[in-house]
Amino acid sequence: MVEETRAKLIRAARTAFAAKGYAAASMDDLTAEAGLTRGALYHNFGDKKGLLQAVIDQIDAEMLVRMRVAHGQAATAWEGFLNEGVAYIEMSLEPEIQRIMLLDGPAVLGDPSQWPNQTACLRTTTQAIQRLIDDGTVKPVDAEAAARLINGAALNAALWIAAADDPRAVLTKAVEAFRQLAAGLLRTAG
Amino acid sequence: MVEETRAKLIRAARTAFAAKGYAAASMDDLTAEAGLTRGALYHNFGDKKGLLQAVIDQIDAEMLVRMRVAHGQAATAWEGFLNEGVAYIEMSLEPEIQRIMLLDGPAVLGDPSQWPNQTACLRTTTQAIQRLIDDGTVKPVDAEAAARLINGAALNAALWIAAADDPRAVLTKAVEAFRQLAAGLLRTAG
DNA sequence: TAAAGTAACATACGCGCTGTATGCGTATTG
DNA sequence: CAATACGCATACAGCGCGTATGTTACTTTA
Repeated sequence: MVEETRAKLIRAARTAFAAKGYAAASMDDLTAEAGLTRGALYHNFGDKKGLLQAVIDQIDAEMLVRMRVAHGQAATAWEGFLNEGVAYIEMSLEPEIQRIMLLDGPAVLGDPSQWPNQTACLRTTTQAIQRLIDDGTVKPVDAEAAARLINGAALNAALWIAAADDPRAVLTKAVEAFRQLAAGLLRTAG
Repeated sequence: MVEETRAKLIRAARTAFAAKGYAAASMDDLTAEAGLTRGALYHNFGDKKGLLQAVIDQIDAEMLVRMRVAHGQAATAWEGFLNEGVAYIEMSLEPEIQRIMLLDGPAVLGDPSQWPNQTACLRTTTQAIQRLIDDGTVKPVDAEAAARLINGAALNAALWIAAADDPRAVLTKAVEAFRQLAAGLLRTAG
């Protein structure tokens, strides 16, 4: 089964990339861990970057699901939007997401906005903001611009938290600052 | 002169890293371009990462100067703070800064907040926010947290702009959104 | 000032990793 | 049943990093 082979390689790549980083991860070790050789890898993914792309697509899809869940648990649309951001920050605490999605991914594949999958979670945020603009909750700004800034703020917060000595304490401060900052988008003064 | 040798290597590295990216830049080519060999490089910088660190320190210092200038040209402290952010966005449009400082740097050396130089421009932003809190302009949030979020927002805006088809137009939208977002920190409703 | 030591760089070597070309078994199709 | 395509393993070539080993020139010290 070809799908099973791909799945095994992606799984091994996720752990290897997360543990050692993309550059230091050897494809020989990778494939051996999955019970295969580099032949299977180049046949299915073209090259090392192709494998990274596949890993990123998978993680991105998982992140999207979790953001939707966080959004759905809120009472108002605005709170749902904030929840998405907080969820993003919390997800980025995981070493796997941080290393692959935030550090190696952009360095190897270039700016995430150019990725084929177009980072689904960014699209979700853009749509959420657009709806908030339409119903009058948020000032009439450019939705995509706002989404990217919010996204970048959350991303940097995550990197900061993960590198901190006391991640939980820093997380609290970051989330508070995030809510304050996001309030700048509100039509009614925060 | 040892300082001259270091300067030549750093200069060659800046152009090579900016053009090809850190991973694809060959040290043999690098040093040859500077009229030297890898021997000089390993003697002065230890390894390839050491050279990247030196390049980053130099660029970081240059960015700090330009942010101070932008800050100084504003009438109020709050406008000076905004100017810093806008200056950061505009600087990040330069391919050299983008590739080295925003993409390869974090991937190779880890989160910027852990760097020896501690990214001087981040410290500057933190101090600016703290002053604005002290004089009552900004809500009493954690200054470092706010600085990191602002920084991340500006960073992502820059990546977005640089990848856009019409960078100037997108820059306008990003700066506008940035001002709106930053207004969330203001004590008086924007 | 002559010998000894050291700093600054060049040269040479080994090793690991990527990418490609080739080989082998199996399934599919006419 | 022959032929072809697919999936993967094996073999090969080349490049780039890091280190160990020279080589030269400048200090230091007696």
